[in-house]
Formats: sequence, C-alpha cells, structure tokens
Amino acid sequence: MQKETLCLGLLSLGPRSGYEIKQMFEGPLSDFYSLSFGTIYPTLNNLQADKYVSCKQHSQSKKPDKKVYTITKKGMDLMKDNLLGDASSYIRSGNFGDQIKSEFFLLLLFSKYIPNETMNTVLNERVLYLRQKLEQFKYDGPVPGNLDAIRNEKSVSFIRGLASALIETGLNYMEKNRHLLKKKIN
Amino acid sequence: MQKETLCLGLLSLGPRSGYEIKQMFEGPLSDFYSLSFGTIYPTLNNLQADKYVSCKQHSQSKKPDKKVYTITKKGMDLMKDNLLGDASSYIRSGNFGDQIKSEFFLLLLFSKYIPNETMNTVLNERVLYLRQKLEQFKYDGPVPGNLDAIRNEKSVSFIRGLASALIETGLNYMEKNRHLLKKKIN
DNA sequence: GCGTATATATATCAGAATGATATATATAAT
DNA sequence: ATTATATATATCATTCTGATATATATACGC
Repeated sequence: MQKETLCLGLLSLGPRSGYEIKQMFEGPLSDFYSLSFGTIYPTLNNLQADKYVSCKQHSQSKKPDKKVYTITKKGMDLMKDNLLGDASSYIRSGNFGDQIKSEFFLLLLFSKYIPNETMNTVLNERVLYLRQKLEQFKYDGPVPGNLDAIRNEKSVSFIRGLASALIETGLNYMEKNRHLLKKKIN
Repeated sequence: MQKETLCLGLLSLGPRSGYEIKQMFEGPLSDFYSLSFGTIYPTLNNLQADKYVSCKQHSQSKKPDKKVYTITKKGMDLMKDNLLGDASSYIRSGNFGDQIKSEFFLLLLFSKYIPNETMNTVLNERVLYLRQKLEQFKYDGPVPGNLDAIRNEKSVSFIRGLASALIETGLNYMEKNRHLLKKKIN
C-alpha cells in the first residue's frame, strides 16, 4: 500500500502528529505493517504541500513543536480513490500472500544445522512469545488515548479475532508436531 | 536473516545457480521470504571472492554461462555460526512477529471507505486465493528437479503442515465472520 | 540530589534492497 | 509469423530502513 494512502487512512481516524502515527505502527499495527520516521515525516510534508492534509503547530515550551495533521476533503477523496483502485491487488498479500518475511520459518528450514538443545530452547521461547501475542490480541481493556481511535474501529475486532484464531492454531500445531524437527543423532 | 546466510543455506542443499536460487524464492519459499536478483547475484559474487562458495561455469552455446555455485567447508562453517548466533533473534519474527507487511489487513482496516459490493468481491476472491494456497501446501506430487532438494527437507513437511493449518483456520474464520465487515448503510 | 533510562518530537542521511530494465537466445503457443 | 514465456546474468535509479542528531521532560533507583 502506498505510504500516502496509509498515512491518509490513519489521519482519517482523527488528527494526529507524525510521532503518533509511528506509535500506531509500533502498537496495534505492529503485526501487519510498519513505516519508519524516515518515511512518515517526508510523506506528511509532501501531503501538506499538495493540500491533502492541513497542519497546526502546537508549541510546547522547549520541546520541538508538535505538528498535528488533519486530513482535508481533497485528502479523503485521494485516499478513497487509491483504496478502491488498488483493492484487488491486495487480495494476494499477507498471510499467506507475498509480503511475509518470516525469519522464524527460515530458521526451521535450516534447523538441521542447529543442535537439538538449542532448537528446544528456541521453540520454548517461541511458544512463550506466541502466548504473549495471543494475550495482547485478546486484551480488551483500556488503551492509551492516541491509540483509542484505531482500537474502536469495527474492522479491528474482526482483525484481532482472526489474529487470535491464527495464533491459537499455530500454538496447537507447534505443541503437537515439534518432535518432527528433532534430529535422530546429534 | 542475512542474505549471505540465506544463500549459503540454500546452497547447503546442493549446488545451484543464482537463477535457481531465485526460483526457490518464487516457488516453495515465496510465502516466507524473498530476495531479488539485485541482491542474489552480488551476494554470490562476494561469497565467491571470500571463498565461502566455489563456482563452475557451464557454457551453454549462446545463452549466458550458467554459473553453478557449490558451498565450501568455510562456507558451511560460516552458515552454521551465523544460524546459531542469530537464532534467538528470529524467535520474535514471522506470523505474528515483526516482519509481516499484510496489505490485505490494511485494506480490511479501511474497509469502511469501500462499498459493500466491492468488499464482497474482494473477500470472495480472497477466499478463492486462500483455497488455492491451501491446495498448493497440501500438494504432495512431483515437483521440478531444481526444487526437489527443498521439498525433501524434513523441516519442510513441518512448515507445510503449519501453513495448511493456519490457512484453514483463516478460511473458516473468514466464512463465519465476514458479515462483521459489512456497513449498515452504504 | 544525581545519574541513568525512557518518553516526547522532528529531521536527516548513509547504506541496503527492490523493481525495472538491458542483453541474448530458445521454445512453446496462437 | 508473431507473441509470450523461460533461461540466465547484470546493473542501477529509486525507495526504504535503521541509525543518528538535537533538545527537553519525567521517572526510577541509590
């Protein structure tokens, strides 16, 4: 997805700064997508120059000014156009589409070069990590204010439910089949 | 995973050319990782310069020479060292770790800006696509010769089983919950 | 009270990776 | 006969990341 469409999409949920957009990528979106500061800030500047967003500078004593961006009518139109135009090309992406870089799967692929004890530790930690992820997706309590908008999106409950179901399946599979990765002789 | 470790890992399954390594990324590995020609060819050249791989040139009348690379003892050692050294850092990657770029999930996130009929078509095509993927992972018949080595890896049956289980869960969830993405009024 | 770590906030840039293109030929399909 | 696809390597502009710079505030342990 184009970085412009993505930034506009997040701004459509409410006005926010570049820093807060980054927080979304590190919080609720971290499992699906990410953009770096080096992409976010220039993108916002370009979107502003082309009037797709407006910007209000909030001076905060001695911190750098917080630049809060608001999507314009022109920006909403561009976002909707882009989403509609590219919708069909996103059908074949994501789990299991063409954008995953799973280093964990590569590690499994080459697991025969790794001692059994090491793989055991790795798999144990992987299970712990996935359990943690699962709790994260199931957690339904309060979230920091700037992440509230995304949490309240109806589509997000669909996505969180799907992610939970996938992780549960992965955990069950791992518990039942991890013995297949063991080498007979070390 | 470092591109060097990855290329060495694939060459550890048997000698092959850069073109054939790319074929692995477009075939059985396409759902987990990918490297472009622009990365593969320079990497192989560097690995050769440092004696981690050796190279035999097979002239083929008028096509460019096919350069078949073979991993050396030095290369096997480097690969194993790298795998062991980095193993713990791969635990938190992949579904659902930190490397997924799921444009499909982003599309769902912004689905409220897309007409119900369009989303319906998109979800239908997604289901067809996932069914196709599922068949691919479950297919157990013969594969082209250069992809045989990877198919015969014991770890690959573990990975294919996991992928199949995940896709099945995703399909079931989608069928049962897709109504949640529908907007009440269009 | 003092140092350390973390959080807020924007900006920039070297290095890395991709996606496209160039080159050249063979083969299969229409 | 023409078009498309496959084999095979190589290069490069554009893009993106990850790191770093800058500046301040707050929280935490000792």
